[in-house]
Amino acid sequence: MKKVTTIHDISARAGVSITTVSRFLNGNYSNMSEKTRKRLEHIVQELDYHPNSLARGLKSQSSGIIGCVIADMGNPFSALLLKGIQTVCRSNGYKLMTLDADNDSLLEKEAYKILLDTPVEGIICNTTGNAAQEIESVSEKTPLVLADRVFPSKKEFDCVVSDNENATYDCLRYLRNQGYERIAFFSPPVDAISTRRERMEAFCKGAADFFNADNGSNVYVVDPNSMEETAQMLLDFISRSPSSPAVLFSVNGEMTLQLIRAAKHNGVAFSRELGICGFDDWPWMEVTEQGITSISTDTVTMGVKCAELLFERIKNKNSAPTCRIVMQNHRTERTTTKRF
Amino acid sequence: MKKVTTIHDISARAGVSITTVSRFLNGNYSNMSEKTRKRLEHIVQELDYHPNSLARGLKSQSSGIIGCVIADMGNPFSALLLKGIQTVCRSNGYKLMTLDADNDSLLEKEAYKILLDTPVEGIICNTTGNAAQEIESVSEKTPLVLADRVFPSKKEFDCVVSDNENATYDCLRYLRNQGYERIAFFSPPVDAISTRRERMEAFCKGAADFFNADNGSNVYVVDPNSMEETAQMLLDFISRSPSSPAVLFSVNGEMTLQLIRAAKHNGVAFSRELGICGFDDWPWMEVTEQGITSISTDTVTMGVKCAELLFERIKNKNSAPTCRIVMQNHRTERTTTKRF
DNA sequence: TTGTACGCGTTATCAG
DNA sequence: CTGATAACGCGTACAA
Repeated sequence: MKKVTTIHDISARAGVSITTVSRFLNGNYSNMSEKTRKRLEHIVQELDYHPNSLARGLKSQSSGIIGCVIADMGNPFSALLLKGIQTVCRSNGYKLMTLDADNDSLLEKEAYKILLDTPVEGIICNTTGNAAQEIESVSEKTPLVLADRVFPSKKEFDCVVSDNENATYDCLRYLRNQGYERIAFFSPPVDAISTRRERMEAFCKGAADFFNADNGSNVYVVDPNSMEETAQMLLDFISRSPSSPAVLFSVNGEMTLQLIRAAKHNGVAFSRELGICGFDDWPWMEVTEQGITSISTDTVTMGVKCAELLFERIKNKNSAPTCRIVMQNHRTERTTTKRF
Repeated sequence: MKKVTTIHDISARAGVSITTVSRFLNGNYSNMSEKTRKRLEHIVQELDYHPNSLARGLKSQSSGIIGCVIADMGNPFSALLLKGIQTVCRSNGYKLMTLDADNDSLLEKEAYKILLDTPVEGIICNTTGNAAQEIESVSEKTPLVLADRVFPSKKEFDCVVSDNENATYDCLRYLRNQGYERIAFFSPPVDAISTRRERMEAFCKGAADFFNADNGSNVYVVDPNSMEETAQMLLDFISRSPSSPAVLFSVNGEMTLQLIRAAKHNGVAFSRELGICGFDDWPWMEVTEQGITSISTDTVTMGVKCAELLFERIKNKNSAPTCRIVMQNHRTERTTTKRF
């Protein structure tokens, strides 16, 4: 491409020093003749000059870039989270560098390295859960906020999460009151993903309290790529006591979809005798016949809060106590529209 | 936060010159004593030193950053496109800076300015359609690839698009053969969005050829935020000739969802007499009762191709003729599962 | 009102 | 094998 035009080119063209140009670029018109200003205005336009942020950042020791590590970029959740983050970055004059960990903790770790190298002025991470040490280390060097997912650590982190435990527990009470007598939890491998773990644990508690289920017996962990396996477990659960109303509790939207898919392919119909309920309220859930009761929080807002918290840290350089923002989950109650 | 450690800190600590440190960092071990190397290895570890990419970029005149402007970050399409782009960026050792235009051409224009300032080494844009001049100008300074959407211009651009026209036209033939006698096109405002325009025009052609519809009479442009309006138009179409089998053709996934929602809220049932079909094949479409026939292309792959094309340009600095990659759309044929 | 000169952290060209 | 030193593009004391 064309050679990059610099502040020197402008100064040469205008017959003034680079200092004057720099002043002009930074809107420092206080000590500048009207003539010079007009002149520079014109030339900058003409040459379509763009000051180099890299150089600027090097000088000012601030890149104006926020980094964001996303566990799985393909998930609709990620797009919404990023939208929220983006909005706040824009209004603060910051740019956003996003890295996808692709559900791989190795890639996640690499991502932190890349962001530190850049260097970014702050990091928002939606972790895979298996990069605790790196995150701890990174947070020593750069303001950092955890988004949606946390992990056990001696250190405390700024974070924005949702109240998975209460929402799950309350939902189980609700489901019991709806008349369901049996319940099962479905999830992809829980791994170190805090949201899944919290939901699972609250489920076990709620199942024990409201459904007299012995711990763990109704927890199904399935390979998200194998519909056969999901179907098998689904059928297993159903067959156990076919006469009492049962409900499936899904750990997230993808799992919910998988369950519906498995049911459909095996001729299992949702009805008053078999309900489905789970985390995430995706737009399509409103229109399906299954009547998915969903638990969710506003993801865009979560992104906004993450970014706001981060900028709080960046701007105030404060060492205020770590801040844990807990967003409420909202339950959308639905029942099957199927006619009998 | 802590003061940033620089190459100087390392050199001081190691008692060698910064040159040696730089050599070490760049894996230039050819002329270096084993001892020095070990020593530096240790110190870099100990101080957890990260070379500053800004400074590096300033020197090498390359930021290692790719820019990406996305029309609407909240759309699931965007997440998938970005995932594809990300993957290729990573394997090429580049970082990705993503900006959301939020469906606003003003924000889109700002985004280009920001990316040029950064400066990025290349740009992928999924345009709102109303930033033609800016994109033309940007493409003079930086390699640029259009993703999914194009716009009329004297200049030709590298781009990756899908064959909206053929897919639409062929689909209309298919629908006619399925026995539908009437068809209507539903879309949010077409504006300058090429995908919508192409689909609409092909629809009109197909409607004329296969459905004897006079041009435009069956094109409904609706406010995506008003379900009432959508419902009104839906009912209008249905009522016109209730006895002949009709099918709705939706310009994209969001519109499809909106149509289903409107139908549901108004007691309109999809059946053999009323079908629905449209662009985008989102996972949930497989499990709905409506039997949505969908037209789609692999979005992640589209992202991959965009990025590959861009890197081709960046690496070869070639002025080869502009390249237009057209991805095939695939039709997934479904019919309602509703029982009568 | 404007200009000179230095430094930000790095790489690369020389010279030792 | 190693080290000064000059860039890269910009901002800013300090000087004029």
